[in-house]
Amino acid sequence: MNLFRAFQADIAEIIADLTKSGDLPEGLDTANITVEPPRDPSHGDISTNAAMVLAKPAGMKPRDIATLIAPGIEALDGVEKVDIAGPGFINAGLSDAFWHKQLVRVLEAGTDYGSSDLGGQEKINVEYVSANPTGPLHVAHARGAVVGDALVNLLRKAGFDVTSEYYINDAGNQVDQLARSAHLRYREALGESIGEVPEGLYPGEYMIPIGKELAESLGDGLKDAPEEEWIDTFRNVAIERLLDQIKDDLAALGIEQDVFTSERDLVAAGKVEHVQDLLEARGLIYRGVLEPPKGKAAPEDWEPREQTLFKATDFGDDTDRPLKKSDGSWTYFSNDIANHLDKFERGFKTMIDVWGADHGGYVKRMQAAVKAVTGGEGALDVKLCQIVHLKKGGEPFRMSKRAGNFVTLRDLIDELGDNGKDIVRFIMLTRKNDSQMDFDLDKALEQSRDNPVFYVQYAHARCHSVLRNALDVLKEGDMAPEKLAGADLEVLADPAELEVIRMLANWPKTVEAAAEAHEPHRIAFYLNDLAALFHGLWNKGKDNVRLRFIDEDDVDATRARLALVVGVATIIASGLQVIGVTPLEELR
RNA sequence: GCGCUCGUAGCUCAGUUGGAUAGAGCACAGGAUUCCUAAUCCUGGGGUCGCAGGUUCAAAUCCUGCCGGGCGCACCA
Repeated sequence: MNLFRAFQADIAEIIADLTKSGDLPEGLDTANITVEPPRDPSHGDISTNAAMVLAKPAGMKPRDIATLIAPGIEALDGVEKVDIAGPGFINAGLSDAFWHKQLVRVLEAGTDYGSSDLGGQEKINVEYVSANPTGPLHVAHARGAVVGDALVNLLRKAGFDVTSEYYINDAGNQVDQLARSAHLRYREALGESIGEVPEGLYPGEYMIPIGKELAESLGDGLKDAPEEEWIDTFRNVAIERLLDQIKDDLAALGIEQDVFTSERDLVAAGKVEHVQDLLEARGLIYRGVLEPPKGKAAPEDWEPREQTLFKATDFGDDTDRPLKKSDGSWTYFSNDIANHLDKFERGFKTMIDVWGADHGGYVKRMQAAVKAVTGGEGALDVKLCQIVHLKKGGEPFRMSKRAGNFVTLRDLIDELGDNGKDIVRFIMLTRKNDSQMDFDLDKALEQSRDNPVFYVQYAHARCHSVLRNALDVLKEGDMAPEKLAGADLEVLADPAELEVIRMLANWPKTVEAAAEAHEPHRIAFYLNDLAALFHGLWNKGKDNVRLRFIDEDDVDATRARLALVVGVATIIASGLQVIGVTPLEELR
């Protein structure tokens, strides 16, 4: 339980009592009351806006309400002093003992500390990556992959029942071009000289082994055969191989998604007709002609055309959207509606998609479609990931190992060495998903304050270094968290020590807030802050011997401080776990 | 032209869903190591939160209108 929520519940009770006694009017809405750690530590440990929120509906002055509430707060367990400040904030200072108890909870719970039942095991579907199976993953996919995967971990920690999903775009023109590319490489494998790969086909070298495999397994009989005789086979094989490769690349990032949904299968199963029926039944489909987009770049070949349209404007979109192409086949949009309807019918009311920012224009229509097709019961949140500019030593980083002139995800990880996966994962979360990011390969490898991956890992390693050194004073068994939880923590009275504990106690709140906002980057920022506090405390031991973690002459004090060190290591490890980064115990 | 998104210290970015005197890092100027990893830390200057209105006890945060950057704008995926 997030301790701020606990106080919030206490305060709600105090207000209920005041209502009962007639000091406050009935029917006050307490929903907007918040309990937070104040920004300014001189304002105490926790702060509530209750008096100000209630002032208007109660028809009373904030300070008068605060005066009524304050005694109740003062009587709460752990509260040492209460004062009313500013426009009506009620600030409470908590006792050292209260914070010591929080540290004990960390030690008892281990990395489960911060796990929450906020989600009540509600089912959530998170779809991410979903790259076309027409080539290896590249850097642009990496950010979405990390954001999505961290979000999955985060939501699970916050008590949601999460399914991670990949939507395979294996229908449509692009995979036909893929099949043709495979056929070209097949002919090449049979000794034919293919020359330049024609425009529109996939020129990448990764198609060569697929061509070879097809030549070996099928012989040369399909060399000059008409397309309809081979295209299905070639498409299937190529997709399967490339999908395997994509899964391998994702595995290299530590990602293994639960469900892979095939667009082709959805179509074959009639799910798109199902969408059509639903929309038809609700009167949301009509035949009509769309206006050309206004402004400068009206398409050259634009002509008024009657098509099958979905009334997206009824659900907040700017214009109605086509469901069928002029040849009568479904649009990508229709298929994707089927994808989301299918998720809904599998029990997911909350769906999250992680997309590249270049798909930003599709958010409204997809959300409109989800609303329409689920009768308003389903909700789609879309996280857009802005582009990543790869740099090396400040210069743009290009790598054209393969034809295609893009840096693959694999290249990126390899370039960063043994910890490539961890580095990529952490760096990708050092910006909000929707702001652009520079990723400098040199900086990411630097061992300095500049590099947040290192900085946080170093704090964790430092904790373990202290524990190793403490072996001179304590036996290893005595340093187990459950043993340290029993230590007398009263010596932890320095403001710097208490500040670290407060930060640890903030972890559950951080997890819940990040999960509610669907913002995994907050975890990375929290870790950076915690690491900074710990490094600070460590250095204070230089000036002030009493703050040093290990004191050969005072075993009890050492135990108390090691409790704090283990607490820090535990929370850092817990946070890194959410991000999907392996905590290191030694850097060297 | 329309929509989405962003605009916060010289630079790169946070900002607890509307809270108190807006915070970090880098850079800049000083300082800390007989002692648990100085791979770190401490101190200091630095701001019209793009601009102008509005909403209210309270706005960087919400609303409106401008300005500027990015992305996208019938049947491609």
